[in-house]
Amino acid sequence: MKHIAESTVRRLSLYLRFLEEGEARAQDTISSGELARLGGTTSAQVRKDLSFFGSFGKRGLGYHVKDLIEAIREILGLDKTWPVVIVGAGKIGAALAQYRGFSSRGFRVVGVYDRDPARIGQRLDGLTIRAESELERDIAKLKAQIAVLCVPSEAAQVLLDRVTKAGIRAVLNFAPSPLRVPKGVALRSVNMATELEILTFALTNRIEGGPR
Amino acid sequence: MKHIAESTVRRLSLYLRFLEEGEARAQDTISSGELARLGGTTSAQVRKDLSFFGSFGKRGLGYHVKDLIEAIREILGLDKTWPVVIVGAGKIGAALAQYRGFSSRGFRVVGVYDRDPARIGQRLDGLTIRAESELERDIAKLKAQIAVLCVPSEAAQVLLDRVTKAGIRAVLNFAPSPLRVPKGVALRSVNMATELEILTFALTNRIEGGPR
DNA sequence: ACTAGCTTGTGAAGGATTTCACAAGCCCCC
DNA sequence: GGGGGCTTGTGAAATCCTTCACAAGCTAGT
Ligand SMILES: NC(=O)c1ccc[n+]([C@@H]2O[C@H](COP(=O)([O-])OP(=O)(O)OC[C@H]3O[C@@H](n4cnc5c(N)ncnc54)[C@H](O)[C@@H]3O)[C@@H](O)[C@H]2O)c1
Ligand SMILES: NC(=O)c1ccc[n+]([C@@H]2O[C@H](COP(=O)([O-])OP(=O)(O)OC[C@H]3O[C@@H](n4cnc5c(N)ncnc54)[C@H](O)[C@@H]3O)[C@@H](O)[C@H]2O)c1
Repeated sequence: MKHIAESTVRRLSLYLRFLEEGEARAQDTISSGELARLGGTTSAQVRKDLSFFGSFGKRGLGYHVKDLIEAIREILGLDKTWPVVIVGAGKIGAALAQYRGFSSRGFRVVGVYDRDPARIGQRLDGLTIRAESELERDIAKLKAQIAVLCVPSEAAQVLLDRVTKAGIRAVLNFAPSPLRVPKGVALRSVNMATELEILTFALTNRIEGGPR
Repeated sequence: MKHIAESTVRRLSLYLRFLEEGEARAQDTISSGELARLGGTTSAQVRKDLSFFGSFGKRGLGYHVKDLIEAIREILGLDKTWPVVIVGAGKIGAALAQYRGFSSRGFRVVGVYDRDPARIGQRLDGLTIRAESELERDIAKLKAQIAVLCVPSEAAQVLLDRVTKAGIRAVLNFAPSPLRVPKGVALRSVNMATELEILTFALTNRIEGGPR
């Protein structure tokens, strides 16, 4: 397959959300124009995004909502359930562990880990926080391929190395430090300070030529 | 000024972090090559990014760390303190309100708001959770221009409309729903499910031609 | 003061992504 | 069964972003 741009994947995820809302409203078909309007893009963009993966619509009609949902789920790999481990049960780790937006989307948090003896054993929704020393064994046992890192910056690289050695193949990182991943492991980092700084940049440099 | 790509702003934020680390290690100068290595990009990219805003280096030497820190801070608008209000004191709102990565970077959380009477009055670090009915008055009084939305999807658009009417000019949104902003207001949304889905896409479609 | 050795700043080239624009296909109605 | 009205899928064009490559400038050492 040709290389797919990240922006395309991001938009597919967005389309999927709109389609699911449409399905909930018993909507039968949807046009690229409507998806575009919802997603703040253009109909040509929507069609191009989909065209990388096949041809899912009917000319004159649009896309069948249920079919397109199924197609995008399969493209994104959401046609299965992904076990996820969360490393670090601090403020953000705990919030994510209890976040229902994950479970409703094919992700199942199967383990939450911390080093702090005071936290180990505490319950978070249906999960008990476990000792980080159990990480390797659990990852193997649960066949988890995705880890979410919510530990302090200093610990992030070490934990990343450990979980990838144990079999993790994709990492979502919240620590604001750059990480190195072994080849074959996917990594994404969410840096909230950077997000705010993109906003202050916009506020600061908007003197002329109004923003988007 | 010419239009600046978001990717450039994002990298500037990253360079700033490395520069600050360099400063902490008493490093005097740094070359575009070193910044590039740290940031996982190329030296030409670093120089191009900076060149949009001026010329900050010395040929043969590199960049003076302290000077470049100051320059990038000014470019990003970090040479002042930004009062920020957090709307929604649930799991993620509370985590962000207590996040030290913001305060250390020129952002000061000046108010946390919720609708739930059980939460109003509770303390979060040094802050008391306030009633959302106080939002408009406080935004005006505190001259806050940035709001972080941590409320359920259904409430997000309503709250966004309210805070922008009250004077907010930039919004960081964590609800996974598309929002409309009035012209002149900057919006960024962080969608954690999408981040995970970009990872599952990578895991699913990596059969041939290894990832990144 | 001159040279060797780096490193910057930047046009130009190259590559990637988005937008344009239109032929082709499908539905529905007459 | 044919025509009007939409909408898709997609090459080609346009735009945006990154990489190349090199002249110019600075430092340090002699
Ligand atoms: N709180 C936020 O809103 C927020 C926002 C963005 C990013 N972050 C980042 O997320 C990370 C966590 O932040 P937080 O606010 O939740 O901090 P926190 O201190 O509340 O939580 C960190 C947790 O990690 C645990 N930990 C430390 N070392 C560990 C190890 N080796 N193995 C397992 N667990 C370990 C600690 O015991 C603690 O429970 C930090 O890197 C922070 O910069 C936090
Ligand atoms: N928890 C997470 O890790 C996480 C991750 C990503 C995104 N999100 C999103 O962030 C938002 C909040 O999630 P959460 O997990 O913190 O939920 P939560 O239920 O813990 O918190 C939501 C809070 O918003 C408050 N609220 C509701 N309506 C309000 C209003 N009109 N004015 C002021 N406050 C109001 C509620 O009282 C509650 O305290 C949701 O949109 C969620 O999808 C959460």
